[in-house]
Amino acid sequence: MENKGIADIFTAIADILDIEGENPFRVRSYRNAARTIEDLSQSLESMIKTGMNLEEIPGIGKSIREKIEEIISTGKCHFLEELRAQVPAGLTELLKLEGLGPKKVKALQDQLGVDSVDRLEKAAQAGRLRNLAGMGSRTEEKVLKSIEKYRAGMGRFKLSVGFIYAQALLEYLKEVPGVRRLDPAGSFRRRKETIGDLDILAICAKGCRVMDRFVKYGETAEIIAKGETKSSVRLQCGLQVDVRVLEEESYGAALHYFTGSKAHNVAIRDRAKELGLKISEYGVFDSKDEKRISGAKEEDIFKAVGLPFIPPELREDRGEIQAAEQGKLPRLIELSDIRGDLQMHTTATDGKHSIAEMAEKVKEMGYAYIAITDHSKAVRVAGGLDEKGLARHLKEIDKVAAQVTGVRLLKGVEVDILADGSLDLKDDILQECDVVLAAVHSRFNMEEKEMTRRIIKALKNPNVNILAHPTGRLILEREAYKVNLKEVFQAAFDYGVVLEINAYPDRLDLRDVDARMAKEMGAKLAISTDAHSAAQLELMRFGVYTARRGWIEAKDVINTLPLEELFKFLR
DNA sequence: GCCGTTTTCGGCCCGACTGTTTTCAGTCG
Repeated sequence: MENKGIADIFTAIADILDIEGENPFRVRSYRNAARTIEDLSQSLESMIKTGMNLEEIPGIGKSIREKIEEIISTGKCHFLEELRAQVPAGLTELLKLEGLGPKKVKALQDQLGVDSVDRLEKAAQAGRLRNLAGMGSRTEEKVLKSIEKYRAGMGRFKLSVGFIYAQALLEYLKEVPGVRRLDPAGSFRRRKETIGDLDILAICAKGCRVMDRFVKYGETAEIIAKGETKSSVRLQCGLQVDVRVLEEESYGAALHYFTGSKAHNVAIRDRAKELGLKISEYGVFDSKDEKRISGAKEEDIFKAVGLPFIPPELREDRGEIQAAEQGKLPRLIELSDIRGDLQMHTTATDGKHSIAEMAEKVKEMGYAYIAITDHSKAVRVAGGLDEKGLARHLKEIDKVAAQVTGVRLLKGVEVDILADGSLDLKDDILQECDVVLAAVHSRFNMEEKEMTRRIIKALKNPNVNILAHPTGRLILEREAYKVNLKEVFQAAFDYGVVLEINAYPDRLDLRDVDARMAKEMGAKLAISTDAHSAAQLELMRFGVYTARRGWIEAKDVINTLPLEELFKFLR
């Protein structure tokens, strides 16, 4: 079974135990394990095969290791099946409804026999919820609304979508008289590939009407909560936005707190506790006399627990606190380190703009070089080039290059990796290229072994420089194909092939955690936009964010090199 | 259920808002 499936099993266990009123810390253990497993770069199955002790993974102890082993060897988890025998199948689904937690779900089942979303809807419509302790007619209204939203399938949003709404909202709130400072926090600030909601922090003058204005924002569909320090709305697109108003003296503590991640915060607070301190969103306090020590600046929080500043992108409790403690935090790559873009498409295949138009755009951006990398013939829908077509196209690139000053155009291609691992174009034409990207665009549903063999065979071709979007996933749309990344990264290292972090916001492929493993295995990376228009060349930042989340430094990335060094490297 | 250079037992982050309550439990982040 894939990691995702195993993580889902532990989430299901946690949900049922939660409803059953189990020790909340035991519940949390299962949830933590599920999260950890989803973040792994390697399948648990292959980890077991190579003899690794799963208990070395933080958050996985004896009990969960045994369950993983059972799931992998039998495909089932006995414990979950036992739990499911006690609890109606639809019950855990109710937890997904906003405003319903384990206690209410339990009461609904015990007292009204509600065990599914449909039955809950009927009970609420019939006005039967108000008979329960702690519930009233407002609860019924909220439940019906939650069901409607749930059915509409509102979930997470791509980071790039978050950027669009965040920018517009910040512009709007900035205009409110008395607003002194605004910062987005949360997973948006950590640049996570998807965001569940948008958190905005504010400092305001006394009497500022920021909350009144916020809930009147033009795209507000629903006001979820409105208070003096915290308000929440849902926008028409379904995105929830929270605004929090804070005092200047505690702003840093709040910024840290609301940036998260939750796991990072727990670890920081745990550490504070050991030092006799208490950290909350209001500041750093002495545990004994509750006296306030600091908290105006975000740095204060780290200083209080004896650590240097940790960049938001690293705050996932993936070892950043230990690294900070040992002075081993990476010097994360920045957008300004990028000197060129090594994947883009033109009108020769499925791009919107010509070679010259792409070149003009990157001149504005100040790049030293770009590679033009159109598709090969296997990608029919994109009008991929055959050998002859590519030969003509390479000449065209040379012609345009002769007319363009200030930026060097590299001749490239994104050649398809066919089902058997051979390449879609002959070697002699690939040799004409400065950069050859290889990529999978078909037959996604192979078995892991077959897919791994296919990709590694392609990497062995000495003409291949970069493996493009190595897992093929589309965020929120398509799962990655099954492939043993550890073996692929090893092959990439052995054959000197660079691994791409595709910056296109729907891809971000490699993922953050995968890029980190690639780096740790010694492989080099390239961050490329895969732009299909001139405007999309600006998407580079999303690739850089992903790289930063993967602990990547400028020296790990080949398109931070000056042109001459890049050439040397590619040869 | 996990974890440990104070611990192998006894901890496990902390506060705002809501709705239904007369002082708080539940949910959320």
